[in-house]
Amino acid sequence: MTCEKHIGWRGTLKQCGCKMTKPRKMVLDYLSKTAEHLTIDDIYFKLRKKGQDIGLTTVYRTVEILVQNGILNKFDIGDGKARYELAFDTSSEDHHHHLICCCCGMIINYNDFIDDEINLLKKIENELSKKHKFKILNHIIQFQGLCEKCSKKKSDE
Amino acid sequence: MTCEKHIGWRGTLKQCGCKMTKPRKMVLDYLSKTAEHLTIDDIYFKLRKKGQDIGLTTVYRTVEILVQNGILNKFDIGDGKARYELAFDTSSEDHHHHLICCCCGMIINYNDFIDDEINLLKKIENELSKKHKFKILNHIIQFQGLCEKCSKKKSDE
DNA sequence: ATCATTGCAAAGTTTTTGCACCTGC
DNA sequence: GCAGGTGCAAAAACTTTGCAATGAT
Repeated sequence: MTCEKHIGWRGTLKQCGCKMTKPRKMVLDYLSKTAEHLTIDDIYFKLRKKGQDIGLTTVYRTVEILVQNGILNKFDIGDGKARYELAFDTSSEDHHHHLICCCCGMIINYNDFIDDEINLLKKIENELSKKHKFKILNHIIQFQGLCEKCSKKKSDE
Repeated sequence: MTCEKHIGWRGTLKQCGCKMTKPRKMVLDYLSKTAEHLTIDDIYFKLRKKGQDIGLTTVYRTVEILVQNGILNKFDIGDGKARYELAFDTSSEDHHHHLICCCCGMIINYNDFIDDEINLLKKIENELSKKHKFKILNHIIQFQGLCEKCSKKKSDE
């Protein structure tokens, strides 16, 4: 991967006025190859395991830059740890939302009805940005509930 | 307020098999009277200021019970602190979602297009719960962006 | 050469746990 | 009376900050 490679859909890191360093390359490289919903710890330990030397602080700082530039999305599934995933344009095939199991924390990505959803969201965004003079940059949609396993577990009790 | 009073829409605390104690009354009483998006600290200090004696740990534990029973919604606006608000049935007038300013953290409630939204959500919920055998209990919709003040501040720079 | 970036250690926050005491039912 | 609830203190978990050394352009 070169420094110029697009990470996510909003641009390169260079465009953000950032230097491309070894640690940043490691983080970007890893993130661009995974579809998971990673915590800072996930990223840090994954890289260490691969033998790549990086400090925890640097992971925090690199990820923060990527969020500020719209390259990563930050969200919380309810366990108090920040999670990150590549941001995709709403028109992209990869754009999706999450089903989250309240019980075990499992995350399912879905992109059914994305077209209907996008239409409604556009309508809402238009209206709300006028009404509240609010510049909308991103949206988060989460469904919370129980996955199959946890449902069974609960009914067995 | 009596112990039996409905807090939110899903029932009473007694129905959850919990004892109604003084600290729990304080928390419930406060929450049922406010429409804010409170952190644990907010609740704790607000009660202390009113002269009501309660421990921080108890606030954590009480709020957790209320979340587990669908009486409170828990969410994160991106600052790493859990926030809580009364949960409302999707058919309720008070059901709403949030516009969140990434810059100053301000939250605007909105309930425009709730009817369109509910229709789409029902469709999605139906489909997804079949497809993924997932029991959907709640949903979170957040728009992230810049409020009027922060937009101005940024363009002045 | 310069200024951004790194990574350690230390500190700051938020949340959870252990445990002796207390309280609603 | 007794199971469940409380609150303190301590610990754990997550994140940020200070600073000297390093590295990219």
